[in-house]
Amino acid sequence: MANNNEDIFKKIIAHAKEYGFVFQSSEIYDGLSAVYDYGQNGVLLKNNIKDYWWKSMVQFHENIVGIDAAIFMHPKVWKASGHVDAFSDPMIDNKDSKKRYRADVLVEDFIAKIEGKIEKEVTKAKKKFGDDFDEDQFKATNKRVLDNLAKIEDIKNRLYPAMDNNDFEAIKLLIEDLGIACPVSGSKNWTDVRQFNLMFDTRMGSVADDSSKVYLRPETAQGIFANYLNVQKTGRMKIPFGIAQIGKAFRNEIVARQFIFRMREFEQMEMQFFVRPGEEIKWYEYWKEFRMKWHLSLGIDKSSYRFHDHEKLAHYANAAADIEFKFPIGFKELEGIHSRTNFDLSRHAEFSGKKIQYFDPEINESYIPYVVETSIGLDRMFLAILSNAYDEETLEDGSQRTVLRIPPVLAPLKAAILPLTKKDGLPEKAREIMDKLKLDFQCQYDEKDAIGKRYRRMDAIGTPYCITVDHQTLEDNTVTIRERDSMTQERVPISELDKIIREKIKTGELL
RNA sequence: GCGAAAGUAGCUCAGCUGGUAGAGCAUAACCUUGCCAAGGUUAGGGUCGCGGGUUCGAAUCCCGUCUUUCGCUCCA
Repeated sequence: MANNNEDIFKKIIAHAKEYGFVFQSSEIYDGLSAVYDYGQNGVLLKNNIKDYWWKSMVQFHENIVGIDAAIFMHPKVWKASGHVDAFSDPMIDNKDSKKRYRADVLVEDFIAKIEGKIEKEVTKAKKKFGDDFDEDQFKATNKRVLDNLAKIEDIKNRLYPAMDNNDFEAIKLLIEDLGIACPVSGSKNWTDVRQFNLMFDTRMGSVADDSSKVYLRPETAQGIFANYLNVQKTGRMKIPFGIAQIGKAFRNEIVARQFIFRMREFEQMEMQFFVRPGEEIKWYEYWKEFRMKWHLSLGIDKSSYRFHDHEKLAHYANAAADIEFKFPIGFKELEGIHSRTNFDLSRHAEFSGKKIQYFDPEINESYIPYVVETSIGLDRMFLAILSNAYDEETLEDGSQRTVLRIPPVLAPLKAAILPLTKKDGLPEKAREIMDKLKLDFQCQYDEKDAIGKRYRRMDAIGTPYCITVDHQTLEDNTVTIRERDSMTQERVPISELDKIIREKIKTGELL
Protein backbone atom coordinates (compact mmCIF):
# COMPACT_ATOMS: atom_id res chain seq x y z
CA MET A 1 0.00 0.00 0.00
CA ALA A 2 2.81 2.39 0.88
CA ASN A 3 4.46 1.47 -2.37
CA ASN A 4 1.26 2.14 -4.18
CA ASN A 5 1.09 5.66 -2.77
CA GLU A 6 4.68 6.27 -3.74
CA ASP A 7 3.86 5.18 -7.25
CA ILE A 8 0.93 7.55 -7.38
CA PHE A 9 3.13 10.39 -6.17
CA LYS A 10 5.64 9.60 -8.90
CA LYS A 11 2.89 9.51 -11.48
CA ILE A 12 1.62 12.87 -10.35
CA ILE A 13 5.09 14.38 -10.63
CA ALA A 14 5.50 12.88 -14.11
CA HIS A 15 2.06 14.11 -15.12
CA ALA A 16 2.81 17.59 -13.78
CA LYS A 17 5.85 17.76 -16.01
CA GLU A 18 4.34 16.17 -19.06
CA TYR A 19 1.39 18.53 -19.12
CA GLY A 20 3.18 21.76 -18.35
CA PHE A 21 2.36 22.24 -14.70
CA VAL A 22 5.72 21.98 -12.96
CA PHE A 23 9.26 21.79 -14.33
CA GLN A 24 12.47 21.49 -12.45
CA SER A 25 14.37 24.74 -12.43
CA SER A 26 17.25 25.05 -14.90
CA GLU A 27 16.63 21.54 -16.14
CA ILE A 28 18.81 22.01 -19.23
CA TYR A 29 21.72 22.51 -16.81
CA ASP A 30 20.87 19.37 -14.84
CA GLY A 31 18.47 21.21 -12.59
CA LEU A 32 18.82 23.14 -9.38
CA SER A 33 18.04 21.16 -6.28
CA ALA A 34 14.69 21.82 -4.62
CA VAL A 35 13.78 24.66 -6.96
CA TYR A 36 10.91 24.33 -9.41
CA ASP A 37 9.28 26.38 -12.15
CA TYR A 38 5.59 26.50 -12.95
CA GLY A 39 4.73 25.86 -16.58
CA GLN A 40 1.99 27.12 -18.87
CA ASN A 41 -0.77 25.27 -17.06
CA GLY A 42 0.80 25.41 -13.62
CA VAL A 43 0.91 29.19 -13.57
CA LEU A 44 -2.79 29.36 -14.37
CA LEU A 45 -3.69 26.93 -11.61
CA LYS A 46 -1.44 28.74 -9.17
CA ASN A 47 -2.88 32.13 -10.04
CA ASN A 48 -6.39 30.74 -9.61
CA ILE A 49 -5.53 29.41 -6.16
CA LYS A 50 -4.15 32.81 -5.19
CA ASP A 51 -7.23 34.48 -6.50
CA TYR A 52 -9.56 32.14 -4.66
CA TRP A 53 -7.69 32.75 -1.42
CA TRP A 54 -7.42 36.50 -1.89
CA LYS A 55 -11.11 36.86 -2.61
CA SER A 56 -12.17 34.89 0.42
CA MET A 57 -9.76 36.72 2.72
CA VAL A 58 -9.60 40.29 1.40
CA GLN A 59 -12.52 40.92 -0.91
CA PHE A 60 -15.08 39.17 1.30
CA HIS A 61 -13.82 40.64 4.60
CA GLU A 62 -14.32 44.35 5.00
CA ASN A 63 -11.83 44.43 7.85
CA ILE A 64 -9.00 42.73 5.99
CA VAL A 65 -6.75 44.55 3.53
CA GLY A 66 -3.80 43.35 1.52
CA ILE A 67 -0.23 44.46 0.99
CA ASP A 68 2.68 43.37 -1.14
CA ALA A 69 5.89 43.92 0.78
CA ALA A 70 9.36 43.70 -0.71
CA ILE A 71 11.42 40.57 -0.33
CA PHE A 72 14.37 42.60 0.96
CA MET A 73 13.89 44.11 4.36
CA HIS A 74 16.10 45.98 6.78
CA PRO A 75 18.46 43.47 8.46
CA LYS A 76 17.23 44.58 11.85
CA VAL A 77 13.85 43.07 11.06
CA TRP A 78 15.41 39.62 11.28
CA LYS A 79 17.22 40.52 14.48
CA ALA A 80 13.92 41.56 15.97
CA SER A 81 12.09 38.50 14.74
CA GLY A 82 14.77 36.20 16.14
CA HIS A 83 15.66 34.68 12.80
CA VAL A 84 19.27 35.82 12.80
CA ASP A 85 20.21 34.43 16.19
CA ALA A 86 18.16 31.28 16.09
CA PHE A 87 19.88 29.98 13.01
CA SER A 88 23.50 30.98 13.05
CA ASP A 89 24.81 28.20 15.25
CA PRO A 90 27.76 26.07 14.23
CA MET A 91 26.63 22.45 13.93
CA ILE A 92 28.51 19.17 13.77
CA ASP A 93 27.25 15.71 12.83
CA ASN A 94 28.34 12.39 14.16
CA LYS A 95 28.75 10.13 11.17
CA ASP A 96 27.93 6.95 13.09
CA SER A 97 24.90 7.96 15.10
CA LYS A 98 23.81 10.50 12.44
CA LYS A 99 23.03 12.86 15.28
CA ARG A 100 23.58 16.56 14.87
CA TYR A 101 24.84 18.78 17.68
CA ARG A 102 25.63 22.41 18.21
CA ALA A 103 29.41 22.34 18.19
CA ASP A 104 29.78 24.91 20.95
CA VAL A 105 27.29 23.07 23.11
CA LEU A 106 29.30 19.86 22.79
CA VAL A 107 32.36 21.69 24.06
CA GLU A 108 30.41 23.40 26.82
CA ASP A 109 29.01 20.05 27.93
CA PHE A 110 32.57 18.83 28.10
CA ILE A 111 33.46 21.82 30.29
CA ALA A 112 30.49 21.03 32.48
CA LYS A 113 31.83 17.51 32.94
CA ILE A 114 35.17 18.84 34.17
CA GLU A 115 33.34 21.20 36.48
CA GLY A 116 31.50 18.18 37.78
CA LYS A 117 34.82 16.55 38.58
CA ILE A 118 35.94 19.61 40.51
CA GLU A 119 32.68 19.61 42.37
CA LYS A 120 33.29 15.99 43.33
CA GLU A 121 36.74 16.82 44.71
CA VAL A 122 35.27 19.66 46.70
CA THR A 123 32.51 17.49 48.14
CA LYS A 124 35.01 14.83 49.06
CA ALA A 125 37.25 17.35 50.77
CA LYS A 126 34.30 18.90 52.58
CA LYS A 127 33.42 15.54 54.04
CA LYS A 128 36.97 14.99 55.11
CA PHE A 129 37.66 18.37 56.72
CA GLY A 130 34.21 19.10 58.09
CA ASP A 131 33.45 22.62 59.40
CA ASP A 132 37.00 23.90 59.03
CA PHE A 133 36.80 23.52 55.27
CA ASP A 134 37.63 26.61 53.26
CA GLU A 135 36.39 26.00 49.73
CA ASP A 136 38.22 28.88 48.05
CA GLN A 137 41.48 27.94 49.64
CA PHE A 138 41.02 24.33 48.70
CA LYS A 139 40.39 25.23 45.08
CA ALA A 140 43.43 27.46 45.03
CA THR A 141 45.75 24.80 46.35
CA ASN A 142 44.54 21.34 45.36
CA LYS A 143 46.51 20.11 42.39
CA ARG A 144 43.80 18.13 40.71
CA VAL A 145 41.38 21.01 41.00
CA LEU A 146 43.95 23.46 39.73
CA ASP A 147 44.72 21.25 36.76
CA ASN A 148 41.10 21.00 35.86
CA LEU A 149 40.51 24.71 36.27
CA ALA A 150 43.45 25.40 34.00
CA LYS A 151 42.05 22.97 31.50
CA ILE A 152 38.70 24.74 31.50
CA GLU A 153 40.45 28.07 31.08
CA ASP A 154 42.37 26.60 28.18
CA ILE A 155 39.27 25.30 26.45
CA LYS A 156 37.41 28.55 26.90
CA ASN A 157 40.36 30.47 25.49
CA ARG A 158 40.11 28.38 22.39
CA LEU A 159 36.35 28.09 22.09
CA TYR A 160 35.16 31.65 22.47
CA PRO A 161 37.57 33.39 20.10
CA ALA A 162 36.80 30.67 17.56
CA MET A 163 33.08 31.24 18.05
CA ASP A 164 33.48 34.99 17.69
CA ASN A 165 35.50 34.64 14.51
CA ASN A 166 33.33 31.87 13.07
CA ASP A 167 36.49 29.81 12.91
CA PHE A 168 34.85 26.43 12.43
CA GLU A 169 38.09 24.57 11.79
CA ALA A 170 39.38 25.63 15.18
CA ILE A 171 36.20 24.37 16.85
CA LYS A 172 36.49 21.06 15.05
CA LEU A 173 40.13 20.80 16.10
CA LEU A 174 39.15 21.57 19.67
CA ILE A 175 36.54 18.81 19.67
CA GLU A 176 39.10 16.38 18.29
CA ASP A 177 41.81 17.44 20.75
CA LEU A 178 39.45 17.01 23.66
CA GLY A 179 38.43 13.60 22.34
CA ILE A 180 34.75 14.42 22.68
CA ALA A 181 32.61 11.46 21.74
CA CYS A 182 29.03 11.35 20.62
CA PRO A 183 26.78 10.70 23.63
CA VAL A 184 24.66 8.37 21.55
CA SER A 185 27.15 6.30 19.57
CA GLY A 186 30.25 6.93 21.66
CA SER A 187 32.06 7.51 18.40
CA LYS A 188 34.50 10.27 17.59
CA ASN A 189 33.77 10.12 13.88
CA TRP A 190 32.69 13.73 13.26
CA THR A 191 31.91 15.76 10.19
CA ASP A 192 33.30 19.25 9.80
CA VAL A 193 31.67 22.02 11.77
CA ARG A 194 29.23 23.86 9.55
CA GLN A 195 26.92 26.76 9.94
CA PHE A 196 23.32 26.25 9.02
CA ASN A 197 21.62 29.55 8.55
CA LEU A 198 18.27 29.00 6.98
CA MET A 199 18.27 32.52 5.59
CA PHE A 200 19.79 33.30 2.22
CA ASP A 201 21.78 36.48 2.20
CA THR A 202 23.13 38.76 -0.46
CA ARG A 203 24.73 42.18 -0.72
CA MET A 204 23.00 45.43 -1.27
CA GLY A 205 24.93 48.16 -3.02
CA SER A 206 28.48 47.89 -4.29
CA VAL A 207 30.41 47.79 -1.04
CA ALA A 208 30.96 44.21 0.02
CA ASP A 209 31.22 44.76 3.73
CA ASP A 210 29.07 43.33 6.45
CA SER A 211 26.90 46.38 6.86
CA SER A 212 25.45 45.92 3.39
CA LYS A 213 24.35 42.34 3.96
CA VAL A 214 20.64 41.79 3.38
CA TYR A 215 18.55 38.67 3.67
CA LEU A 216 15.94 37.17 1.42
CA ARG A 217 12.94 36.96 3.71
CA PRO A 218 12.38 33.50 5.24
CA GLU A 219 8.71 34.33 5.84
CA THR A 220 6.31 36.97 4.60
CA ALA A 221 4.83 37.72 8.02
CA GLN A 222 7.46 40.28 9.01
CA GLY A 223 6.56 42.44 6.02
CA ILE A 224 3.11 42.71 7.53
CA PHE A 225 4.32 43.47 11.06
CA ALA A 226 6.76 46.08 9.81
CA ASN A 227 3.88 47.77 7.96
CA TYR A 228 1.38 47.48 10.78
CA LEU A 229 1.47 51.18 11.65
CA ASN A 230 1.36 52.30 8.00
CA VAL A 231 -1.67 50.23 7.18
CA GLN A 232 -3.52 50.80 10.44
CA LYS A 233 -3.16 54.57 10.11
CA THR A 234 -3.63 55.12 6.37
CA GLY A 235 -6.41 52.53 6.15
CA ARG A 236 -8.10 53.86 9.30
CA MET A 237 -8.28 50.26 10.46
CA LYS A 238 -10.07 49.41 13.67
CA ILE A 239 -9.24 46.39 15.75
CA PRO A 240 -9.99 43.62 15.05
CA PHE A 241 -8.57 43.82 11.54
CA GLY A 242 -6.29 41.85 9.29
CA ILE A 243 -3.52 42.35 6.75
CA ALA A 244 -3.10 39.75 4.05
CA GLN A 245 -0.21 39.06 1.74
CA ILE A 246 0.84 36.61 -0.94
CA GLY A 247 4.51 36.39 -1.70
CA LYS A 248 7.75 34.50 -2.05
CA ALA A 249 9.89 33.42 0.86
CA PHE A 250 13.25 31.67 0.89
CA ARG A 251 14.78 29.09 3.18
CA ASN A 252 18.11 27.45 2.66
CA GLU A 253 16.95 24.01 3.76
CA ILE A 254 19.71 21.50 4.31
CA VAL A 255 17.59 18.77 2.86
CA ALA A 256 14.72 19.83 0.66
CA ARG A 257 12.89 17.07 -1.10
CA GLN A 258 9.54 15.66 -2.02
CA PHE A 259 8.87 17.69 -5.13
CA ILE A 260 7.23 21.07 -4.50
CA PHE A 261 6.32 20.11 -0.93
CA ARG A 262 9.55 21.53 0.43
CA MET A 263 11.35 24.04 -1.73
CA ARG A 264 14.07 26.56 -1.13
CA GLU A 265 12.05 29.26 -2.86
CA PHE A 266 8.36 29.06 -2.09
CA GLU A 267 5.25 31.15 -1.84
CA GLN A 268 3.08 31.85 1.16
CA MET A 269 -0.41 33.19 1.52
CA GLU A 270 -0.61 34.81 4.94
CA MET A 271 -2.99 36.87 6.94
CA GLN A 272 -2.15 38.48 10.25
CA PHE A 273 -5.20 39.37 12.29
CA PHE A 274 -4.76 42.00 14.98
CA VAL A 275 -6.93 41.64 18.06
CA ARG A 276 -7.45 42.95 21.54
CA PRO A 277 -5.27 41.20 24.14
CA GLY A 278 -7.25 38.48 25.85
CA GLU A 279 -9.42 37.88 22.81
CA GLU A 280 -6.78 36.05 20.83
CA ILE A 281 -7.97 32.54 21.63
CA LYS A 282 -11.49 33.37 20.52
CA TRP A 283 -10.14 34.61 17.19
CA TYR A 284 -7.73 31.72 16.94
CA GLU A 285 -10.68 29.34 17.15
CA TYR A 286 -12.60 31.46 14.65
CA TRP A 287 -9.81 31.38 12.05
CA LYS A 288 -9.15 27.70 12.55
CA GLU A 289 -12.74 26.98 11.66
CA PHE A 290 -12.89 29.53 8.84
CA ARG A 291 -9.76 28.27 7.16
CA MET A 292 -10.99 24.68 7.30
CA LYS A 293 -14.25 25.82 5.72
CA TRP A 294 -12.28 27.45 2.94
CA HIS A 295 -10.57 24.18 2.15
CA LEU A 296 -13.78 22.20 2.25
CA SER A 297 -15.49 24.75 -0.02
CA LEU A 298 -13.40 23.37 -2.86
CA GLY A 299 -15.35 20.14 -2.64
CA ILE A 300 -12.45 17.99 -1.53
CA ASP A 301 -13.41 15.17 0.79
CA LYS A 302 -13.43 16.01 4.48
CA SER A 303 -11.41 12.91 5.30
CA SER A 304 -8.43 14.39 3.43
CA TYR A 305 -8.05 17.10 6.05
CA ARG A 306 -7.33 17.11 9.75
CA PHE A 307 -6.18 19.46 12.45
CA HIS A 308 -2.95 18.89 14.27
CA ASP A 309 -2.72 20.90 17.48
CA HIS A 310 0.82 21.75 18.52
CA GLU A 311 1.86 20.59 21.94
CA LYS A 312 5.29 22.15 21.79
CA LEU A 313 4.80 25.83 21.03
CA ALA A 314 7.27 28.17 19.40
CA HIS A 315 8.68 30.96 21.53
CA TYR A 316 6.22 33.49 20.13
CA ALA A 317 3.00 31.48 20.27
CA ASN A 318 0.40 30.66 22.88
CA ALA A 319 -1.68 28.39 20.65
CA ALA A 320 -0.98 26.76 17.32
CA ALA A 321 -2.50 24.23 14.99
CA ASP A 322 -1.82 22.90 11.53
CA ILE A 323 -4.31 21.97 8.91
CA GLU A 324 -2.88 18.79 7.49
CA PHE A 325 -3.72 17.36 4.11
CA LYS A 326 -3.58 13.74 3.07
CA PHE A 327 -0.90 13.92 0.40
CA PRO A 328 0.16 10.70 -1.34
CA ILE A 329 3.17 10.87 0.98
CA GLY A 330 0.87 10.93 4.00
CA PHE A 331 -0.78 13.58 6.14
CA LYS A 332 1.44 16.65 6.00
CA GLU A 333 1.21 20.27 7.05
CA LEU A 334 -0.58 22.46 4.55
CA GLU A 335 -1.50 25.49 6.61
CA GLY A 336 -0.73 26.86 10.05
CA ILE A 337 -2.97 28.86 12.33
CA HIS A 338 -0.98 30.46 15.12
CA SER A 339 -1.77 32.73 17.99
CA ARG A 340 1.46 34.74 17.98
CA THR A 341 0.66 36.93 21.01
CA ASN A 342 2.17 40.41 20.78
CA PHE A 343 5.67 39.00 20.40
CA ASP A 344 6.40 40.37 16.93
CA LEU A 345 4.96 43.83 17.37
CA SER A 346 6.65 44.23 20.77
CA ARG A 347 9.98 43.19 19.37
CA HIS A 348 9.65 45.63 16.47
CA ALA A 349 8.67 48.36 18.90
CA GLU A 350 11.76 47.55 20.94
CA PHE A 351 14.20 47.28 18.04
CA SER A 352 12.88 50.22 16.02
CA GLY A 353 12.22 52.49 18.96
CA LYS A 354 8.80 53.28 17.49
CA LYS A 355 5.69 53.19 19.58
CA ILE A 356 3.55 50.43 18.14
CA GLN A 357 0.32 50.82 20.04
CA TYR A 358 -3.34 50.90 19.31
CA PHE A 359 -5.72 53.14 21.15
CA ASP A 360 -8.95 51.23 21.58
CA PRO A 361 -11.78 53.76 22.04
CA GLU A 362 -14.23 51.06 23.10
CA ILE A 363 -12.32 50.25 26.25
CA ASN A 364 -10.41 53.51 26.41
CA GLU A 365 -7.06 51.77 26.54
CA SER A 366 -3.79 51.65 24.64
CA TYR A 367 -2.14 48.33 23.95
CA ILE A 368 0.10 46.37 21.63
CA PRO A 369 -2.32 44.23 19.61
CA TYR A 370 -2.20 40.46 19.75
CA VAL A 371 -1.89 38.58 16.49
CA VAL A 372 -3.59 35.51 15.09
CA GLU A 373 -1.95 34.29 11.92
CA THR A 374 -3.15 32.05 9.13
CA SER A 375 -0.33 30.94 6.88
CA ILE A 376 -0.75 28.57 3.98
CA GLY A 377 1.90 27.30 1.61
CA LEU A 378 0.74 28.13 -1.89
CA ASP A 379 2.92 25.46 -3.45
CA ARG A 380 1.61 22.91 -1.00
CA MET A 381 -1.93 23.91 -1.80
CA PHE A 382 -1.06 23.47 -5.46
CA LEU A 383 0.26 20.00 -4.72
CA ALA A 384 -2.81 19.20 -2.64
CA ILE A 385 -5.12 20.18 -5.48
CA LEU A 386 -3.07 18.31 -8.02
CA SER A 387 -2.77 15.10 -6.03
CA ASN A 388 -6.42 15.18 -5.07
CA ALA A 389 -7.43 15.75 -8.68
CA TYR A 390 -5.31 13.06 -10.27
CA ASP A 391 -7.37 10.07 -11.33
CA GLU A 392 -6.81 7.14 -13.64
CA GLU A 393 -10.30 6.14 -14.53
CA THR A 394 -11.38 2.92 -16.18
CA LEU A 395 -14.38 3.60 -18.38
CA GLU A 396 -17.32 1.31 -19.07
CA ASP A 397 -15.81 0.10 -22.32
CA GLY A 398 -12.67 -0.91 -20.43
CA SER A 399 -10.53 1.90 -21.81
CA GLN A 400 -8.60 4.18 -19.51
CA ARG A 401 -8.39 7.91 -19.20
CA THR A 402 -6.27 10.12 -17.00
CA VAL A 403 -8.29 13.00 -15.71
CA LEU A 404 -7.50 15.86 -13.38
CA ARG A 405 -10.64 16.56 -11.38
CA ILE A 406 -9.56 20.06 -10.44
CA PRO A 407 -12.35 22.15 -8.94
CA PRO A 408 -13.64 24.17 -11.94
CA VAL A 409 -13.00 27.47 -10.20
CA LEU A 410 -9.29 26.60 -10.01
CA ALA A 411 -8.86 24.80 -13.34
CA PRO A 412 -6.15 26.30 -15.61
CA LEU A 413 -8.47 26.35 -18.61
CA LYS A 414 -12.18 26.82 -18.11
CA ALA A 415 -13.21 25.68 -21.56
CA ALA A 416 -11.92 24.27 -24.82
CA ILE A 417 -13.55 25.25 -28.11
CA LEU A 418 -13.52 22.33 -30.52
CA PRO A 419 -14.86 22.22 -34.06
CA LEU A 420 -16.01 18.67 -34.75
CA THR A 421 -14.27 18.71 -38.12
CA LYS A 422 -11.72 20.92 -39.80
CA LYS A 423 -13.95 21.86 -42.70
CA ASP A 424 -17.46 22.95 -43.72
CA GLY A 425 -16.97 26.26 -41.93
CA LEU A 426 -16.88 24.71 -38.47
CA PRO A 427 -13.45 26.13 -37.54
CA GLU A 428 -14.62 29.62 -38.48
CA LYS A 429 -17.69 29.27 -36.31
CA ALA A 430 -15.62 27.90 -33.44
CA ARG A 431 -13.20 30.81 -33.73
CA GLU A 432 -16.08 33.21 -33.40
CA ILE A 433 -17.11 31.58 -30.14
CA MET A 434 -13.51 31.46 -28.94
CA ASP A 435 -13.00 35.17 -29.57
CA LYS A 436 -16.03 35.98 -27.49
CA LEU A 437 -15.45 33.58 -24.60
CA LYS A 438 -11.77 34.36 -24.16
CA LEU A 439 -12.68 37.80 -22.91
CA ASP A 440 -14.15 36.22 -19.80
CA PHE A 441 -12.47 32.85 -19.46
CA GLN A 442 -9.13 31.23 -20.10
CA CYS A 443 -9.96 29.11 -23.14
CA GLN A 444 -8.16 27.04 -25.71
CA TYR A 445 -9.00 26.38 -29.33
CA ASP A 446 -8.09 22.98 -30.75
CA GLU A 447 -8.95 21.43 -34.12
CA LYS A 448 -6.18 18.85 -34.36
CA ASP A 449 -6.95 15.09 -34.16
CA ALA A 450 -10.16 13.21 -33.55
CA ILE A 451 -12.67 14.76 -31.20
CA GLY A 452 -12.31 11.99 -28.62
CA LYS A 453 -8.61 12.53 -28.45
CA ARG A 454 -9.10 16.24 -27.91
CA TYR A 455 -11.49 15.51 -25.04
CA ARG A 456 -8.84 13.32 -23.43
CA ARG A 457 -6.20 16.00 -23.82
CA MET A 458 -8.46 18.39 -21.97
CA ASP A 459 -9.18 15.76 -19.30
CA ALA A 460 -5.46 15.44 -18.69
CA ILE A 461 -5.09 19.12 -17.79
CA GLY A 462 -8.38 19.33 -15.95
CA THR A 463 -10.41 21.53 -18.29
CA PRO A 464 -13.95 21.23 -16.92
CA TYR A 465 -15.89 22.08 -20.10
CA CYS A 466 -15.47 21.27 -23.77
CA ILE A 467 -17.59 23.20 -26.24
CA THR A 468 -18.05 21.36 -29.50
CA VAL A 469 -19.15 23.03 -32.70
CA ASP A 470 -20.90 20.62 -35.09
CA HIS A 471 -22.98 20.85 -38.25
CA GLN A 472 -26.14 21.59 -36.29
CA THR A 473 -24.38 24.67 -34.88
CA LEU A 474 -24.40 26.24 -38.33
CA GLU A 475 -28.15 25.72 -38.55
CA ASP A 476 -29.43 26.78 -35.12
CA ASN A 477 -26.50 28.40 -33.25
CA THR A 478 -26.35 25.77 -30.55
CA VAL A 479 -23.29 23.86 -29.37
CA THR A 480 -22.72 20.91 -27.10
CA ILE A 481 -21.02 21.41 -23.78
CA ARG A 482 -19.29 18.35 -22.42
CA GLU A 483 -18.57 18.01 -18.73
CA ARG A 484 -15.17 16.66 -17.73
CA ASP A 485 -16.10 14.44 -14.79
CA SER A 486 -19.32 12.86 -16.03
CA MET A 487 -18.42 13.03 -19.74
CA THR A 488 -22.05 13.90 -20.42
CA GLN A 489 -23.09 16.47 -22.99
CA GLU A 490 -25.87 18.94 -23.24
CA ARG A 491 -26.86 21.18 -26.11
CA VAL A 492 -27.07 24.90 -25.38
CA PRO A 493 -27.43 28.12 -27.37
CA ILE A 494 -24.18 30.00 -28.10
CA SER A 495 -25.69 33.17 -26.70
CA GLU A 496 -26.06 31.55 -23.28
CA LEU A 497 -22.54 30.10 -23.12
CA ASP A 498 -20.80 32.67 -20.96
CA LYS A 499 -23.66 32.74 -18.49
CA ILE A 500 -23.80 28.95 -18.28
CA ILE A 501 -20.06 28.57 -17.79
CA ARG A 502 -20.03 31.28 -15.15
CA GLU A 503 -22.83 29.53 -13.25
CA LYS A 504 -21.13 26.16 -13.47
CA ILE A 505 -17.80 27.48 -12.25
CA LYS A 506 -19.46 29.22 -9.34
CA THR A 507 -20.73 25.95 -7.95
CA GLY A 508 -18.74 25.21 -4.88
CA GLU A 509 -17.33 28.69 -4.59
CA LEU A 510 -16.93 30.03 -1.12
CA LEU A 511 -19.47 32.13 0.79
C1' G B 1 24.84 16.05 5.20
C1' C B 2 25.38 10.24 5.47
C1' G B 3 24.09 5.44 3.00
C1' A B 4 21.89 2.84 -1.32
C1' A B 5 19.99 2.87 -6.40
C1' A B 6 19.31 5.31 -11.01
C1' G B 7 20.35 8.94 -15.36
C1' U B 8 20.01 6.72 -23.51
C1' A B 9 14.64 11.28 -28.16
C1' G B 10 9.18 15.24 -24.94
C1' C B 11 7.51 10.22 -22.33
C1' U B 12 8.32 4.70 -21.39
C1' C B 13 12.26 1.88 -22.38
C1' A B 14 15.79 -1.65 -25.62
C1' G B 15 20.93 -1.69 -26.72
C1' C B 16 23.96 -9.31 -24.00
C1' U B 17 30.52 -9.76 -21.89
C1' G B 18 33.46 -2.14 -25.45
C1' G B 19 33.09 -1.77 -32.38
C1' U B 20 30.86 4.71 -33.79
C1' A B 21 22.26 4.63 -31.37
C1' G B 22 16.91 1.94 -31.94
C1' A B 23 11.38 0.97 -30.85
C1' G B 24 6.55 2.40 -29.26
C1' C B 25 3.96 6.55 -27.84
C1' A B 26 4.16 11.91 -28.23
C1' U B 27 5.12 16.32 -31.65
C1' A B 28 4.60 18.82 -36.80
C1' A B 29 2.63 18.76 -42.05
C1' C B 30 -0.69 16.52 -45.50
C1' C B 31 -4.63 12.80 -46.56
C1' U B 32 -8.75 10.03 -44.28
C1' U B 33 -12.59 9.60 -40.39
C1' G B 34 -16.13 12.60 -37.61
C1' C B 35 -18.82 12.81 -30.37
C1' C B 36 -15.04 10.16 -26.33
C1' A B 37 -7.43 8.87 -27.63
C1' A B 38 -3.67 5.69 -30.42
C1' G B 39 -5.95 4.91 -39.59
C1' G B 40 -2.18 6.29 -43.76
C1' U B 41 2.20 8.97 -45.74
C1' U B 42 6.23 12.04 -44.51
C1' A B 43 9.27 14.95 -41.28
C1' G B 44 11.82 17.00 -37.06
C1' G B 45 14.20 15.47 -32.59
C1' G B 46 19.76 12.23 -29.06
C1' U B 47 27.73 14.52 -29.18
C1' C B 48 23.69 8.19 -24.56
C1' G B 49 23.55 13.84 -17.45
C1' C B 50 28.49 16.37 -17.33
C1' G B 51 34.04 16.07 -16.87
C1' G B 52 38.29 13.07 -16.90
C1' G B 53 40.82 8.23 -17.45
C1' U B 54 41.80 3.21 -19.71
C1' U B 55 41.64 1.64 -25.02
C1' C B 56 43.11 1.60 -31.94
C1' G B 57 37.92 2.39 -30.46
C1' A B 58 33.45 3.90 -24.64
C1' A B 59 26.25 4.55 -24.14
C1' U B 60 28.90 0.01 -22.39
C1' C B 61 34.87 -0.48 -18.02
C1' C B 62 37.18 2.96 -13.96
C1' C B 63 37.28 7.75 -11.14
C1' G B 64 35.07 12.37 -10.08
C1' U B 65 30.87 15.52 -10.34
C1' C B 66 25.66 17.06 -10.95
C1' U B 67 20.60 15.68 -10.66
C1' U B 68 16.67 12.40 -9.19
C1' U B 69 14.48 8.50 -6.06
C1' C B 70 14.44 5.73 -1.33
C1' G B 71 16.12 5.37 3.96
C1' C B 72 18.34 8.25 8.01
C1' U B 73 18.94 13.34 9.65
C1' C B 74 16.93 18.45 9.73
C1' C B 75 12.57 21.48 9.45
C1' A B 76 11.25 28.85 14.62
